[in-house]
Amino acid sequence: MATEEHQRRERGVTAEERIIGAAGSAFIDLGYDVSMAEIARRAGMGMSAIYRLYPSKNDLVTAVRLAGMSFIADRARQALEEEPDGARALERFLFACLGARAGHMLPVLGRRQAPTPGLDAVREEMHRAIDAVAERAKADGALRPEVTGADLLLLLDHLSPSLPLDHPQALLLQRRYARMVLDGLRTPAPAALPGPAPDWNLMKALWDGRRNQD
Amino acid sequence: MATEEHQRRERGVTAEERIIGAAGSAFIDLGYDVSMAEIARRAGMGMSAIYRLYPSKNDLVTAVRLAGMSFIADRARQALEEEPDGARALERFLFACLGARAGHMLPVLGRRQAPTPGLDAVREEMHRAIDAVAERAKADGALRPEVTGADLLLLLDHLSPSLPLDHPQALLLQRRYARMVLDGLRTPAPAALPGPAPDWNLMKALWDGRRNQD
Amino acid sequence: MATEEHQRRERGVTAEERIIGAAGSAFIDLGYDVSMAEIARRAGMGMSAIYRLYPSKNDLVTAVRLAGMSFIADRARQALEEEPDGARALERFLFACLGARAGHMLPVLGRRQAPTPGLDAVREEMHRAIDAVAERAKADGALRPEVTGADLLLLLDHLSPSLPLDHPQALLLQRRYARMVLDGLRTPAPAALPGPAPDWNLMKALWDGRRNQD
Amino acid sequence: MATEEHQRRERGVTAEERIIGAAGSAFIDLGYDVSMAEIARRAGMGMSAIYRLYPSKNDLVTAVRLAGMSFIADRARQALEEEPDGARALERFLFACLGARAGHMLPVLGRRQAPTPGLDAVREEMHRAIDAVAERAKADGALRPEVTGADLLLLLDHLSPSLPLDHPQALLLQRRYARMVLDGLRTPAPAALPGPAPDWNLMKALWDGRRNQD
DNA sequence: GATGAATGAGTCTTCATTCAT
DNA sequence: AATGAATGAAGACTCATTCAT
Repeated sequence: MATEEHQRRERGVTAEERIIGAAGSAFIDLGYDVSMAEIARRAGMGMSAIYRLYPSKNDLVTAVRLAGMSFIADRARQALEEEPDGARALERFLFACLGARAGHMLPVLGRRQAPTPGLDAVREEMHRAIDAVAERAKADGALRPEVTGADLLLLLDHLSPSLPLDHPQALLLQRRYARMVLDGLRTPAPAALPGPAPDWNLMKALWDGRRNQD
Repeated sequence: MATEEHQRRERGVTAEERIIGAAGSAFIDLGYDVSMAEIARRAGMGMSAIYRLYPSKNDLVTAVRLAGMSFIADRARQALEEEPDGARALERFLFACLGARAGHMLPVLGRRQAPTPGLDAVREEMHRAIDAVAERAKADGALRPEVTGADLLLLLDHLSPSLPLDHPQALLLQRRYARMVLDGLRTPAPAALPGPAPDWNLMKALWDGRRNQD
Repeated sequence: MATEEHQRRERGVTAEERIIGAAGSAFIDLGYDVSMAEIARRAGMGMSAIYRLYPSKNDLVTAVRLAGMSFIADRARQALEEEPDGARALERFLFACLGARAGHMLPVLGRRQAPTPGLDAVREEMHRAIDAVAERAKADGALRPEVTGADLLLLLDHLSPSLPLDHPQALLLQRRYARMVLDGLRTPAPAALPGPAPDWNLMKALWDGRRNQD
Repeated sequence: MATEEHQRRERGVTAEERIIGAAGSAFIDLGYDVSMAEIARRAGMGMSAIYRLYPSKNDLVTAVRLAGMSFIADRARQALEEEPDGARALERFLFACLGARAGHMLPVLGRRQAPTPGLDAVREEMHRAIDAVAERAKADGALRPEVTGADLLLLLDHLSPSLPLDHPQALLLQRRYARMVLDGLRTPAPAALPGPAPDWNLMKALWDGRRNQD
């Protein structure tokens, strides 16, 4: 503990935070198939230091997703607290998440992974927070009634670019498409939405497929 | 020629078509890092049979992208020919492309790759065809004036799910989000779009980055 | 036979000769690990045409060695016939063989191979011819008595450069060392060395060629 | 440092030395196209242990050549230090190098390779050392004036047998030809040839070894 | 008889994971 | 607790050899 204290003072973050941060940015920059060596390099430590905290690469991926879900839940709660208007809360939530991904902090989505007890708990928390944002937005007429919280998360996933983000204009493009989608979500709907609304159980089914990583 | 005829009758497709189809579906299902062995398995032939037609995996990826761009251009031209109304032509084009991706034929987007002469030619063709769709849609008031053809392609990319498509409801979700976006694109725009409109040169810059496949 | 006649008239050589020639030059240029495809390319025919005459690559190597031994025996006999003086016959024999190797016709030496009945017969013939050259040279006082015919062949092997022969000065160097050796073999004493002396820059040029490994 | 000390005591050599030695002997025995697996087997370690020190096979070849050039330069300097007579220094240098090759330490020559900064430096050093041997030998009348240092190295290459060295008489043959060449190089005249004369049976034994092609 | 396509074993190389220090 | 070295299991790619035409 003295060691952790010392380290926290020296670098300002714990080893866990350094690892999760390094892994997250590496996953976004180079895909889920980055080598553990590259992650260790970014974290500024040896690979084995990572392996003691996360016994396998899969465990590390799980931890990163978990941190990402926590991040999303935090942003949803924060948006609700600080923005009384439903439309503005929704907007703030979406842009905060997109910006975080741009800032290499949110490689949560887009890959299936076997379900995990720890992961389920955080997922529930995230679901509740996003649902709250959706409800407030609907109450204020900023969201079509048939749009669900799961919809919001899937849209967030769709808005996360598959193209790398290091081009200077990539961020502006992301905001551009977020705006288009927000326009499409607004209450006076020009056309009825096809298909049934997704709920969180469908989300779980989509994510917890057979395959693990690749 | 007799040989080719016979083979086409027997299996219904040429070896090239079988390979491109197998590689395309494998890329969509499992990502660009599928093994050549898996692609060969799906194509029903040995790996070396693929290697004589496409000397490296990169060449195969290029060929698949090229086929995908051709496919997109064809759908754009077809939509214009068969749908006189701009709004319906746009809709038909988008849904045709999304459906093809669902049908494992369109892993065109999402990965950078070094530019290639052959690829550039097909890309130009695709650009012209999509621009024509965009112009017709604008003329008919079905598209905001500030939306470009490059916008349409990037949106198509965003709508292509990073989650695998083998869940029965995944297709319905995709149509659901396509509808949301189409609503957002319609002329009487509720809010101004942020950021500059992308043109095809920006697209090339995003795609032709330094990294090839990683 | 009509076919062979026709082919001989058309190209001037039989298929066997084309194959042996192509394989020999390929072995000298690129080593014994050239691909059969390259040999077929040089022979101007498909690989399977080679495989019917020589059922395995090993058989082809054996045939090339056999042709090389025949060539050496011919040169020894020819030297004896045309040069009555033992010293000049020896010289002519050595230089003829070295020149043939330079002309990509003699990759006989330098690799082990399982013994073969056909090969043994030709080998005997070659042995006799070289021994005759050695005896004539000794009789004329141009060779130390303790030097054998086997010595001559091994020296020929040693004089065959492991460095590729495509540098313009490589041939001159070869004659230079042949002369040094002949001086060492002569009963009384030396003569002037032919060819320019190499310097380190030439050495670099010889070593730093295009090819890396094989 | 304690670690290195320990390992040196335990196995007598560092990992680098084990690898270079194993690779050198493998290159001499089986050619430059030995598999990395065979080299690893000889070095008594896994292939990946080699790959971290030498990231590619080419790098390993370069390192072996570099070690060989260092070895030659050392022998040249040593010969000059310990043998005041030019004739004996030259002889000692040549025989030391030939013996080292017999001892599987000198696969320096005979294959082209792309130039490398590190390699060039060691090459220069070797050049200077060999030139010094040549000059001393000329000053003592043991070398024709027109013979250069580069001549000596090329002769060393020619004397290095393309036939594998594992036959018990191969070493004696090598000394036999070295003596012939030294006789040819000497200003006045010959000396007696060492070693027994080979006969055709020995030749067969040399050629008909176990291996076929590679 | 001759060709081009196809195959399976083998080679170099990488990487998640473990072990000695 | 932390590191650097080591390993074994893949993966991309090649090539001698065979088969259908």
